[in-house]
Amino acid sequence: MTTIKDVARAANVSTASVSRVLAGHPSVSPEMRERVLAIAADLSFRPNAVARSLRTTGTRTVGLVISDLLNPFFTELARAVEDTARTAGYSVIVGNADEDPAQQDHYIRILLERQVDGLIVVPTVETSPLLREAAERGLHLVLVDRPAADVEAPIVAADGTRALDELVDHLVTTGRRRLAIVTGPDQAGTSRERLGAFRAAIARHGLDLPEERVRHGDFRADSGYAALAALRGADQAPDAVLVANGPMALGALRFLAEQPYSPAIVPSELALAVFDDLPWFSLLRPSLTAIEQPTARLGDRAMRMLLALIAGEHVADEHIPCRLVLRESTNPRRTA
Amino acid sequence: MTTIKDVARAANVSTASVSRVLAGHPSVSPEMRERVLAIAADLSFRPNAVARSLRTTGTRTVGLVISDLLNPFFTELARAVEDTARTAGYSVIVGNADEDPAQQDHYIRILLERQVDGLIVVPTVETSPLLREAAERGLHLVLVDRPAADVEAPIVAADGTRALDELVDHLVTTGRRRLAIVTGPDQAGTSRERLGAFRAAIARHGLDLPEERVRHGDFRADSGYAALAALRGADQAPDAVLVANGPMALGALRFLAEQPYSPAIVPSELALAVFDDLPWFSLLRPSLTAIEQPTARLGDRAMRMLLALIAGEHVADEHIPCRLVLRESTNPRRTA
DNA sequence: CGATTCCATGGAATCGATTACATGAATCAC
DNA sequence: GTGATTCATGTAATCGATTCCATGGAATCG
Repeated sequence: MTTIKDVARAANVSTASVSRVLAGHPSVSPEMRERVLAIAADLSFRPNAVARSLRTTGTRTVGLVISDLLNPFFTELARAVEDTARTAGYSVIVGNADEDPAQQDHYIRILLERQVDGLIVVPTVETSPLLREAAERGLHLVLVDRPAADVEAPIVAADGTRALDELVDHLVTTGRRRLAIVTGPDQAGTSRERLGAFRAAIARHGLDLPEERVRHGDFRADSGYAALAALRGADQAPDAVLVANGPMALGALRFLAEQPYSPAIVPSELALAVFDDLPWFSLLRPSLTAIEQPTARLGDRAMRMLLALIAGEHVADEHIPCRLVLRESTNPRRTA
Repeated sequence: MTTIKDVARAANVSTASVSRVLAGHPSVSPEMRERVLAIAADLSFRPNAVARSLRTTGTRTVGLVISDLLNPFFTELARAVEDTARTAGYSVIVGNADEDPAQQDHYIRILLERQVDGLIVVPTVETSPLLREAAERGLHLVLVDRPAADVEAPIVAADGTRALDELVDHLVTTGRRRLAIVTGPDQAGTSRERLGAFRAAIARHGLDLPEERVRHGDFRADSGYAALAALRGADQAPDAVLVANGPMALGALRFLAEQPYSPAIVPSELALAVFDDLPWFSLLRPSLTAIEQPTARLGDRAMRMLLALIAGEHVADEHIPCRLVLRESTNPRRTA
């Protein structure tokens, strides 16, 4: 590796001058600039970012800790974060916590040691101690999608209340009465919020949401399968189900696909809707009603918020509304 | 931030001793170890990885440059790389090149400056100059999925030849005669290989693959849509199509879904198969025949290969076979 | 024209860790 | 008991950049 010293020696100038030329400092003579640049190019010199970071404290790197890299929602989020980061001259180190607080802690530790300039975290269900500590120690931190208990940090999240209201309105006015939900773990912030909004919307129609029609999964596909099996097997099977995320919806659909005469179940016996829209939902028969989240915007806003924090500005929480996309899976039943 | 100096001062010892204790060096007295550890914990000291890396040259970080983060295939790959990396004590910086050689270059530059210990790259269609240069300069480099022109580096890729043979056999023996392919850009290594294998398999049955039944997309959804539209609109429309990756398949399916009486087209008029299997393919009606790639294994092997390179070992290319998964979309037509 | 300001440049300190080398004490062998 | 060896610890150099300060020459001013 050629260093700034090599360039300095070859150009017969001091390292200070080379550094100034490369940094675009105003007070360098044209000949100096030219000579140094020529030689740097000649030796194909690449500045060592590690050394630079040590001196300047600032790595132009942010960390992104995500709870499940295989969920397309988070992938899209990551992509948006990454895009905005690049535009601003930052790199992103991605950690996949896999819904495990211990792994989340592992990444937060690593990222702190790497001196990242800030952190964007989609917290796992249980808050990890290190996350709390990091927040208290003044690390620039932005939460996305889910709040974390006892962590003081701005958050960017989707707001599904309105879309949920619309969905419930639609279901009830088209004759559905026994609404059910497959949601995430009880402790998860998103679960609680979505469940609360869903329940409130139902109550507004004078209906209720009994416990046996609330199923808690773990946000993974298999738990969606199990939850739908349980709901369908119950005495008073629901006539409409909302599944709280994409992977669990995949599981639920698998269960339905295995049933005999499955095409008939949805939407006639059962209306189906999913919180989160995926590109292939419209290709299914019946196509799937979904609540579309502003995923890319979430990522973009989170990164911008982090940049603002790094710049020392003050930021406020942000909630971006979701949009209901009605498709065939919530069509009125044939037999009214 | 508390540094090793702070710990040393508080413990009344030298920084060298602190470093030795923390590194688990054998020759430190038990009291010393105990005292230093206690004080380090007390001040909640975290080593500065940037400083360490500067001294030791070695960042325990590898770069992963991927051509399209939104393609689930690459996401799964990334996840596998990341998993294996973490187990080995490495972090991964991910860059999304978005099929753009300029962006790929951007990331390679950044990653080199960050002094990554090695690089895993899914090359974009055109080779970028920096990639070639990096390889020549002795950077530890592993390619995945696609070869890159003029770049000397070991590669881990899926081998679809056998699965393609089986697919073509199946298509021809069930009466299909006018086979077609929607593949990637002409320059892309994967495209060429898959196209070659497909063509060879067809030739073995005494059939041919004329140019008008070879459509080149850009690996994105929209190009799949356009390609299928073109194929269907041709004079001699094909009776079987292979789409070379997931996103283009999504586009193709969108086109088909828009056609009147679309359920009838596949598989009776047209057999459809996709290179790459996605979880939702089995939920479609008709369900989609696919060639399943050993995605997670590819990522795992690539990372292990990189670790071997870093350790100074010698490595050889690796080709892992794919598996054909027959589903309804390639069923024999009703009317023989 | 002498004093002052400005500017280009170089010398050397610095960031926070690791580590080669030095040192002095303790242990060991004969 | 004396020289050799081992061991715990400290001193200081080092990694590669940035940046404060000093310096000398040129430009500017009254």
